[in-house]
Amino acid sequence: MFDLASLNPQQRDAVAHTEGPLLLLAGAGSGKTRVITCRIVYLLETRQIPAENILAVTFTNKAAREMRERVVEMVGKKATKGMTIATFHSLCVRILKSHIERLGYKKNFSIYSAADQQQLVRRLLRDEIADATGKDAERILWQISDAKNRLVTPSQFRSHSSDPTSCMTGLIYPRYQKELKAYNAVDFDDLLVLCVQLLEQHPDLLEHYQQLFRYQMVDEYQDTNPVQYRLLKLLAGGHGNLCVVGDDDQSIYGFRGADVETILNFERDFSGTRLIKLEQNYRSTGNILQAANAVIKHNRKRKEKALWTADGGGAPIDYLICDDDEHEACQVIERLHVERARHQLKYSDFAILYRTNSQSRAFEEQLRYADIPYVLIGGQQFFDRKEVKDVIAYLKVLVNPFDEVNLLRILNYPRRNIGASSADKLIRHSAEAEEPLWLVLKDSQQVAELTTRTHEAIGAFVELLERYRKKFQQPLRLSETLQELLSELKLAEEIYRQENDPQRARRRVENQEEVLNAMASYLERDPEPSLAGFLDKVSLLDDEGPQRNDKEKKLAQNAVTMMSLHSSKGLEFPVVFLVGMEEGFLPHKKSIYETFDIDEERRLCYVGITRAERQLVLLGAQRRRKYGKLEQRDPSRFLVEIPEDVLRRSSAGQPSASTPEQEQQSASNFFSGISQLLGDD
DNA sequence: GGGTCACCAGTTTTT
DNA sequence: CTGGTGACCC
Repeated sequence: MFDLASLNPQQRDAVAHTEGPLLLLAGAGSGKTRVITCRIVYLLETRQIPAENILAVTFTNKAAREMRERVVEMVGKKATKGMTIATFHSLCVRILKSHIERLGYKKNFSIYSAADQQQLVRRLLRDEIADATGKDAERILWQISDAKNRLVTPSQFRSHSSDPTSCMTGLIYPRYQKELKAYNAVDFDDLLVLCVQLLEQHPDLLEHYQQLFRYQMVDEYQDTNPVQYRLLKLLAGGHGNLCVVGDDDQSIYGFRGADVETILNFERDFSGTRLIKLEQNYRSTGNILQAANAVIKHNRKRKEKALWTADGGGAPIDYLICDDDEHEACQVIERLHVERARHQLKYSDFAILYRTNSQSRAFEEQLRYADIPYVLIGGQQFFDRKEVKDVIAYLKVLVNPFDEVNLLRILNYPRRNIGASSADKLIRHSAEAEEPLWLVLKDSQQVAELTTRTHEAIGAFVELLERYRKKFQQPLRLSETLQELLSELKLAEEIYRQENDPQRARRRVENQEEVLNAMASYLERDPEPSLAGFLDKVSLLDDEGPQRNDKEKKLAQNAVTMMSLHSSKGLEFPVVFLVGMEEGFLPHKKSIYETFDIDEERRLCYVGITRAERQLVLLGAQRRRKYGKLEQRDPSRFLVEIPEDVLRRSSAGQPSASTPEQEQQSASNFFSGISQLLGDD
């Protein structure tokens, strides 16, 4: 239950508009999530819509989880039963699980991770060019992904003749797709592409889902790319009960195929659209909003919006000009101490935001030196670690033995005397006989040129896999079976043997054990657990973020957050340090010289500014160590777009440049910084 | 198969 | 300056 009167007039309109297309332009901090959840509750309770007819799509698992939790909080768990709140990808997995056979795949298809994809493209590429590097494979994969996001099929792909990479892509893309299908595997982008194909080729299914999802909502609509758009258009066809929520000013994923035009054209695409703007901000101070509005106003292609707040102006925005990168990091630490003491804040009230992940290093060093706990978002993902991939590879093969990339990965890991040359012979035979590798292994006698010893090794390997495939059929014993598998494989021993640093070896073994924990918690959550189901969850990266065990979680509860501007979207912090406010970083130099898309950089800046609730501190260095040598840097062009009267400049490193007033300010900062260091908290 | 050395590149990346 | 990769050699 909820009270409509607790919403502002625009929010109320949005909640009550349930029939026909609705474009909800929700500025940063305008209570968007609240509106979506209230709208769902309104549909359920006031309009008496059955839960299973409601679909809410988000981009991240986290957003989906939070939305579900909030709805459950309001109406109880029972009332939400059957409702679909999912990411694009998990929605598509669900649809494909039921109907992918119509596209010629089998039900137990594998979802290829980035690493799996890379492996495959490398192999295909090496057949073409002997000296191709991993970087080439990466670029090709990028173009394939880009093509899929734009719904360009392998046969439609035409290379721009000038670019050698795209020539290669033209060659590799069709083969890549063919191999995937032979392996009964799909990649991330395929989840969406195949779903679109499925619905376009099978009107009965399309009609079924249109009827099922009679009320649809999409969050972060400004980030939809062409495939996602097509999918929505299909699903909403007929009834047109599609409510999209987004902010064109926060469209920052252009490089992944998202196009601002999509949200700007919504009204044209869906006739009879009702447009509602949410402009009242409940997050930031007036000064922060003034700065944000002033910056974003410089973008031409946008829907006019101006954030406002009923609260006061708050503290001015600080701009600290630093000498170099190290100085910038020290300034952040110093300021952090001051603010924490002055306003009794926790470390978790602070965030350090930057344009590129490599910028985090200087801050990490200083934070560690100052003994301040921090969490770094992004960077190497848990499921990308080699030892984790090895375990997952076994599980993937157990579910889908035609998954050749992973089959090859585990064929001789741990070592079992099936070396590279034997693998080569097997692959060649498989290609010539046009028989999947797995079947060749099962009947390896047909490969004449292998030694008896190799035949025996292969036989044992096949036996092992078949034995565990049976064992894993028992859903309630998944964890025990995995435990058994790990100890039979002696993977821990293998790691200790390979790794000469015992501490690192221990960490890697622990990481493997984390897979066990992940499986145990999956078992608890899923009412109908299966090995395949576990892998789906894992593939869709449904982990809890960077900290995975209780110890790490507890630590994170009081830690400074460090992350890229991209990852910060949707979050908020009392104090935000937006660092590297320089030409070359923000806007990034690639956008200045290559893509010329300064607008997207400005939106990125806007996202950063609007993360701050009470205090925003901008920093920039005059010189920066880059590739070894010191480089002169200019302040970001976005700084001059911020009105002078909300900005307090101070050149922390050069007292001569500051006014007496600012001198006093930085002196007092310094002083409280010192007393803080002496430990008066 | 593993270890060393030289070379290269160095934006963002919800799944 | 770094980290990561690939080539080459033992």
